[in-house]
Amino acid sequence: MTEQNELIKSRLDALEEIIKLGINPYPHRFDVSSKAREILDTFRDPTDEKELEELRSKKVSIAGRIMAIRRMGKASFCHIKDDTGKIQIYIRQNDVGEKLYSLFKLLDIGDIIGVNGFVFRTKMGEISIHADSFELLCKSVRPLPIVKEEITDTGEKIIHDAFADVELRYRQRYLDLVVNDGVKDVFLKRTKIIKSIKNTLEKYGFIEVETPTLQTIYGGANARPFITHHNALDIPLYLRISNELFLKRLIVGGFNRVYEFVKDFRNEGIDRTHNPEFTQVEWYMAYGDYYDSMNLFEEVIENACIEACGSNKITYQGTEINFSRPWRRIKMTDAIAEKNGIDVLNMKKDDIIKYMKDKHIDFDPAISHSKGLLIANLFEETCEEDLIQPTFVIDHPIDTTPLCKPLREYSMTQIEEMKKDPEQVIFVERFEPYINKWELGNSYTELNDPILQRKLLEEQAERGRGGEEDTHPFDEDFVRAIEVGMPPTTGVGLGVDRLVMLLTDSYSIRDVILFPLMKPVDSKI
RNA sequence: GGGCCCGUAGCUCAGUGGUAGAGCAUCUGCCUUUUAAGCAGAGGGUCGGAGGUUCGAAACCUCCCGGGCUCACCA
Repeated sequence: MTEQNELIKSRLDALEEIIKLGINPYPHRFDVSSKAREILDTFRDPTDEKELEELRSKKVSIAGRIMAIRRMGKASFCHIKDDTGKIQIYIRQNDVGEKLYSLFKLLDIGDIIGVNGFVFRTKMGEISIHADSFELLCKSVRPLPIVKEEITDTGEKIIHDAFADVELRYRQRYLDLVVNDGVKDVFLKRTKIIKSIKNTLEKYGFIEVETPTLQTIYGGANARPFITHHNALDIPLYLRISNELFLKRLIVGGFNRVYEFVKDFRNEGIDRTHNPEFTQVEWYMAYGDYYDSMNLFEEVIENACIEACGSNKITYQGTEINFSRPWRRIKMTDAIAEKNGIDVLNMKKDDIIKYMKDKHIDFDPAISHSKGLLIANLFEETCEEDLIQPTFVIDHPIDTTPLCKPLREYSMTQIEEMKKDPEQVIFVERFEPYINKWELGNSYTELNDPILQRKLLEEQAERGRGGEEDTHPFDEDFVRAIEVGMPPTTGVGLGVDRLVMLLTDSYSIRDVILFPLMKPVDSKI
């Protein structure tokens, strides 16, 4: 009925013909001896006829998907693509016989074949495989969106009719991967980056662990969770928004250095840097503080960058970014002073509010009770935009997190006094690494004082994020663990997707997630 | 959620009120070193959906569906 069906029908007809020839269009295996890249790299020198002559006797077996066919009567060329690249195949009826050649006539772009033959160079100079025989390994019955490549005289590659509809590319990633060169490279780089992060951590004795995705109480971050239900127990369960509280329990339990790559799930908006499920790596190190974490963070990122890009300098969307260590470290209040020329520490809370109003800086009135949150807000609104090169913004107000230890310069009694005065701001040993204006992670000298921990978590649970519905449940068992005693510890969370975006020069987070969340659709193919 | 933009053949796109188009892909024929192969011919569309305006709508209006960008939200 539709054109699509006619295209499929002609392929189904071909499939029937193939079966009539007594050929199994879906055989079980094929011995692969060579890869396209390897062959092209080996036979790079077009003038070396002697070498080519020698290799004529050497047989290769290669398998891949047909990406282009040029038939010329009783001889044909096609390009096949394997997991390393594309290579041209030359097939003559004289060489493969009439039966196989008639099979070849029934093949389409998208079919997968295995070829036995020898390497040669065509008149036009392209390294190709001269087929002695070939085998159909999979008949494709659904057409591919054809991409045509043209190599200009200057060696420039022009892509014609690129499969560019981003919606279809994300929904049918398998097509995107087959047809669009470069997509696969992004994901290969992604695994390289993850492997590099693991290598750096393993080098320092970190152990990979696994903690629950389904949690009865969520915590460790401020975000709305996805809620699901367990039938047998008849209880609500939450998809984790963070694994922080579990990893700390492991530190309590005696694992001194742990890390975990996890999918976190946050029921928030979707945009260029946010997907509802995203990958984070968190690591925790006993007996260290946030300075140790900064040093390790720099090393992890620089290593990953060199591993993936071959250099510690990259260009992201036209902006050069230099990951060389050490990175700039600046206190949040100094960053504000530098940008705004004001010293928030010597300003009254109301003066800060007035300053922000005068400068037309937006802030939620619900935070006006907290000088610390106002400072954090002022920082975000005025300073983030300048943080292109890797920068650690350190020492955040305590109201921004209940899980981080106050600066070491305070005494415990001092903290009690300061908490009573709304004009005093307690700062905590927290840093956020900024690159290209993005928060790439989060790190603390972890709070291990059980009395203060309980108090801060209770306060937060009460506050309920300024009247919002999604109050954070109080995790009694976590506090119990801290009461058992956690050694001095530092921990780091790193947003893997955003790091991969930077290192692959990807504009959207969807370009670094193989199957990003898409609205369901039923009628679209 | 707000604003702006997009949806026409399998793919990439033209088409601003008067009989739905191009290239590639597909089908038929020719072609034993081609390469965006070539030559000759053919088929293929509820123009995202529904309603409206009009003698007449792919185009104009309304609503809906899907998507993109952006702002807000997401410490």
